[in-house]
Amino acid sequence: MPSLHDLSLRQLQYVVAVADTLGFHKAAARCHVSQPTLSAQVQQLESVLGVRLFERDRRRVLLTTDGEDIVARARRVLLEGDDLVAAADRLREPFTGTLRIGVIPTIAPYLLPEVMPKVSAKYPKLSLVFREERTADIVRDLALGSLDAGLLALEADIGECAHAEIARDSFVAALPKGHPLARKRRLSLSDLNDAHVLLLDEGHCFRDQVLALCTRAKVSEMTFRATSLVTLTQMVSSGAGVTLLPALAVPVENRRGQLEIRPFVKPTPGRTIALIWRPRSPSGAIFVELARCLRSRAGG
Amino acid sequence: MPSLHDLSLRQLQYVVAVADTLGFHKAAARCHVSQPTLSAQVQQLESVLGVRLFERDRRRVLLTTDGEDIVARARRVLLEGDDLVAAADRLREPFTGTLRIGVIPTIAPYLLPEVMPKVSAKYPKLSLVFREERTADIVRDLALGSLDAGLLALEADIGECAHAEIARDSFVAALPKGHPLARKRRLSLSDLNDAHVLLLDEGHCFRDQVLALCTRAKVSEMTFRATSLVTLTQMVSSGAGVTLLPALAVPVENRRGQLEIRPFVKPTPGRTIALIWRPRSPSGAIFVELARCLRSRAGG
DNA sequence: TAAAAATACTCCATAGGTATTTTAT
DNA sequence: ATAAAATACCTATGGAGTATTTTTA
Repeated sequence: MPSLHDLSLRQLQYVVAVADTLGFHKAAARCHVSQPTLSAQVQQLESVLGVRLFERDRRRVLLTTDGEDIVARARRVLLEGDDLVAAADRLREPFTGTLRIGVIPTIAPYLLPEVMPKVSAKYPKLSLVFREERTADIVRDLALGSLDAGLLALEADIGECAHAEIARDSFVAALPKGHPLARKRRLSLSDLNDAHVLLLDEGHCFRDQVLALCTRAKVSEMTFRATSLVTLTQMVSSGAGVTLLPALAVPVENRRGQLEIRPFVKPTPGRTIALIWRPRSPSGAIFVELARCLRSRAGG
Repeated sequence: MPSLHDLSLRQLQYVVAVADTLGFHKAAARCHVSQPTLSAQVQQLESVLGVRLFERDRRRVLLTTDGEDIVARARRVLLEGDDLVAAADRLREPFTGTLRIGVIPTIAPYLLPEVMPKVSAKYPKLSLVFREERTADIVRDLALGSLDAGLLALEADIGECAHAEIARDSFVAALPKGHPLARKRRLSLSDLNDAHVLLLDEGHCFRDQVLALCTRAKVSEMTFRATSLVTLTQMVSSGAGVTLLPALAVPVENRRGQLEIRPFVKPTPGRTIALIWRPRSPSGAIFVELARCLRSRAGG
């Protein structure tokens, strides 16, 4: 019967590396050790556990089903270990180091340029690396440990994460100049029932929100997929239809005044922008503080 | 900047042992190593992490606040590691070894004698160790890893656990012989409004359920606390009042027919008996199977 | 002075390296 | 023949031991 101190964290790293690369040489390179060293450790782990993790068949390595299970658990051990080390770093010197934050594309270009200078001025030794990703990828990468936090809309499915709300972001209607609906000061969602509502590309949570709001309208896919709000507003201004925009995006997207922007009557449709992170993330305290900064900037 | 392979699982075990025992000697004994060995490893870990985990003050050791955080994370790493090892054991020889299962006191004496022989006949190499505990303790010990599963009523707060339902267990009224309510074949909960409803001791989830059901009745604490359903039924049969019983307990508790048992009209109050375990427990597959056994026996 | 942790030192188990062999295409 | 993993063997780091010193109540 094997016991916990018959295995080492390094062995787990090696096994995970082999599972990732499906090759002992590549895995060894990734771990900065020689191939025999890594082979020996993997073999020893297999022998201690009494479970064959890899099929070393002709020319290629593949995971056994047992290996799938064990490797998944090894990842969890390593993730907790990384968290411990990161927590120690934070305790030693809080507000330093690098944090990787995923931001959805319908927030990133509008919120970050505004608040980033403020944050980096306040915490000069804290380096924030932002990556533009969609909600589903952010949630996945958070769980995998390849992201530290996410900046997104809470209305989507975020799994089990800690979060701090930053702002409520109302949706407004964006119409081409001279559109009949522009005569009204405020629109209701039902006003859109007769209009052509243009949608963002699939995978964006904002698209899903708009779809849910405009169940009765003639929503229409576009021939050229709108991969960003920039494309979307261009289509609108060229008269192809109308759309919704997050209020956050309006100052940027309508900076040349080419669109007619109309708010909605209450209850205003919108989204809740929040910072999320893994529960028990070593940087939880930083994120709470970071959210406070974002809130003070984005709230107004 | 420390990295993951600057620390070992053994160092984490040592640190946790010191945190548990608040003494290097006792910790060393628990880890089966000498005190200097353990001291050296703890020191090295502190130096690698750059964080002081313990205050070695006059005569006694105590955890720093930083230490609280790090030790909690160390426990998580070790728990995941234990799970990995246990998973390997299960993969090597499924349905062997020992599983520790917490059972609430209002289920244990009534369900276990019935089903245990069947289960151990079916899986002779699987040894089940049952521990009678209340719901809150079961949930806590599951998270700590000192229990593998729990057998309890789903109506209580079980945190985030995997579970498999076993049976619905209706509640019935238990009355003393000759009680006026015994004239009716079926009771409704409001019939109890005029009766003295006796309660189980605090901490039992069954007590909480009964309290929630009988908000309007004159529930009454007893001078002598009823720490079990045995005491409770004795009080009822001696005429001190009426009570509810889980149907599961009736064959045992009323085996001498000293009580009048009356069912309730629909919707019948009751509880859902289930087996719960940590998500990603290495023995999840066994528990699913075990629940199947219990279901087939308890369902009838 | 007594009890507990730290220090000093020695030892050996083993992770890691290089060189080589085996294996399968 | 070649590419990849396994084997053989050597080295050196460091985890563990015993003996001792330091510290403080």
